Amino acid sequence: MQSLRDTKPNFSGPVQPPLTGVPDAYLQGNIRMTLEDSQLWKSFSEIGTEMIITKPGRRMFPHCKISLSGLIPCAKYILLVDMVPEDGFRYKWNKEKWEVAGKAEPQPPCRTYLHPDSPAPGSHWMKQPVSFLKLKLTNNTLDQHGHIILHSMHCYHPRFHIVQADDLFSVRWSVFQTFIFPETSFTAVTAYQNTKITKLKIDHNPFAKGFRDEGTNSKRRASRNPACSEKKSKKPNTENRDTDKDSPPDFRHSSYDGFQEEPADPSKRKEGEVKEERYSPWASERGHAHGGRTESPAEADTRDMYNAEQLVPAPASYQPYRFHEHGKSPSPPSSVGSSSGGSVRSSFESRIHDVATVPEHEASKPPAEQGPSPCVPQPPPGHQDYAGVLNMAMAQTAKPGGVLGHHIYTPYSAEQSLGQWSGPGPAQYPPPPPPHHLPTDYTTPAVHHSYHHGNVAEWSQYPLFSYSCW
DNA sequence: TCAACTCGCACCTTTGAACAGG
DNA sequence: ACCTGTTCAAAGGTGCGAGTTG
Repeated sequence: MQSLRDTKPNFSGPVQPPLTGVPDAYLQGNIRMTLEDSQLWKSFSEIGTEMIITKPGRRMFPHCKISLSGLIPCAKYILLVDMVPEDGFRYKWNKEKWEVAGKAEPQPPCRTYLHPDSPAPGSHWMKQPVSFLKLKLTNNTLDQHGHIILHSMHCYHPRFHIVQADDLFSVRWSVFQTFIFPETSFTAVTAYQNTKITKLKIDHNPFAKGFRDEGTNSKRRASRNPACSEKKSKKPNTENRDTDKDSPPDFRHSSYDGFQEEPADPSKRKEGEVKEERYSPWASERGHAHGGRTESPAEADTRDMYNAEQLVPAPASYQPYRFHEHGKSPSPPSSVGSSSGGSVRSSFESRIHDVATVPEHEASKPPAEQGPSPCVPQPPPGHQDYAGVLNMAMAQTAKPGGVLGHHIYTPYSAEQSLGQWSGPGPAQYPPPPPPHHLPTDYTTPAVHHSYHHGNVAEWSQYPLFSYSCW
């Protein structure tokens, strides 16, 4: 495994040759990110995690909570999260499983959620688990609250970025590292499709306590079981509802703990699976776009969709990561309970001790998870990589003046203290169609192009910020 | 016709202000 | 005056189920 670290100038100006290998000792620090409540996440992932998205915004559950180590105590860091499309498909729930229902819809305005504590010294981030409890997902492309906008029936996975920077302005030129936890992939939905997921949510989410079987809400329950199961023909799996016991005892009540920010419990955390990435979008681009893609036509389409706007040179080095990504995908819902889930888990755990490296195991991961799954559609390898994502981002940056989302600065500099990088400003996320201020946004970054940072180990255009704008 | 989506509801937890006591 | 603990109401998060939309 290698440490994937990247310094990226969030600049999408003219492509420049990547500075290969210039390892930066400073950057070589072993930053480690651990997903809290990984067992809970896994239990959802094995079934096929679904996250409700609503117009006003809905929190995630399980929510993203991570632990960090290896940071420089006195150095300031900014922690961000964004959602990356898992693939280029739209799904539909049919007969107890997810099926591809066509190509993905055009990406909604991409936003990055900035942890409210950012920027904060490494000591702050390391002293206790960092929760993204307040992060909300929405399907409202006109959202003015800075929530992360997703498409329903599409599969995504959160991506965590740790950036060493004193403030948002320096982020662009800062070193950042990205971590991905395969078990956090999910399908965005406006209503739960898989009753097993519903049950898991109810069992673990304290806010849904009233829906628990053992709950006191007999009234609601009484009316719900009979009618519900019949009416919703698409949710025949009502058995789970009553068999409260299907959830593993381990996490039966762990959710609440999660809310409490309980002390890190090793048993609940997962480190190894963490994939640290060094984004070299160029590489990815290239590797992807030109790399052997043997995927289905549909897949190709997807990629084209993302690649269409920009093709950039890149070191081939990145490619492997993408494959890793692929392998890492959570087990498909369809494979619930299948052995694949277990294998995935074990493989990650084997790497628990080396977070700073790229999970090679991913590559070796059995492609078995392919069943139609929201998060892991049949497609196989190479398919799950982030090429699409990166491409998309790149594409954005490629736009005239291209670059990153700069409005992020607005909120920041303004009254808002980085709370939601993505978006608060009404003006920042204007209706998708006619992005009036886009020009402004794009030009801003262009100003700082080129050399951002001296200790760049690799020149990367990873468009982290481009995600915050569209 | 039907899948996807929206909305209002009841139930629940969380949060923070107000207050009392040491 | 300050700190701590308790109480309570408001705010907000849930999934459900009926209705709406395309």
